[in-house]
This record gives sequence, C-alpha cells and structure tokens, in this order.
Amino acid sequence: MKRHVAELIDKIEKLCNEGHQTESVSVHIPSTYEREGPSSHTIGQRRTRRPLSVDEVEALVRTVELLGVGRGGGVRLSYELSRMQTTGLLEILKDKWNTLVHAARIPPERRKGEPIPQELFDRVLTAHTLG
DNA sequence: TTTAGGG
DNA sequence: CCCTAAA
Repeated sequence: MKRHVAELIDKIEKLCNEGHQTESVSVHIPSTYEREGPSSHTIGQRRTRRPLSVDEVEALVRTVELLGVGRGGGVRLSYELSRMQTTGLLEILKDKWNTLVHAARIPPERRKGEPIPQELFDRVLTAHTLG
C-alpha cells in the first residue's frame, strides 16, 4: 500500500477514535482522471473508460471499511479526496464497491455499514482541506 | 442536484 | 459505464 494511503487511513482512524485534536490530514489520492493514460479507451461512441488505479481502489476499500458506504461514507470521502469535480468518479467508485462486494461474497447485512455522522465526515474533509 | 439501484 | 426514480 502506498504511503499516502496508509497515511490517510491512519489519520482517519485517529479521528474516528475521538482524537479530537484537530490534526491536519493532507493526502492526495491520485486520480487517473487527471491523466488520459494509455489504459483508457473508448467504448463505441461512449465516453472513455478509465480503470481505477490501485491506489484509488485501496483508498476506497479502506475508507469504506472505516466509514461505511452511502451518504458521507467511504465512497463519498474517497471521491472528495480525489479532488474531482464531476459526478463521474463518484459513480465509478460506487460501482467499484458494488463489484468488490459481490466478488468477496460479502453478506448483504454488512454491505451498507453505518453512515458516519456528518460532523465527523466534515471534520475529516476540513482537516484535509486545511492541511 | 445528489442518492441509490437497476440497466 | 449509463439511466433515472426518489429524495
């Protein structure tokens, strides 16, 4: 796992564990959307397909494990931290999580997870922004 | 406009 | 990836 990902996980864990001290979380999750790589290709007349990078998947999985999915969950956080502006990546991350869940045969009960309090989510993002 | 799921 | 009912 890349350093910045481990760094992100570590900081989020602290925040989750009531580490109220406003620690700065400054981690940039590279998004391949920022670079039209060779791995990208067009599907018919549709948009360019862009496989998620290993880092993106790792960040997605870890954040979802820690924050759950759905509103203010890991999917959203992964998205926000990737600094994307369109809804494109969010959809991709959501779909990726779904495929991972099926591939891992995760029981339905554990797919949802508890959405984190908006307060915590905001704190994580704020820390990131200020960092 | 964003969320959440099916297509 | 796309489409879209609901919120």
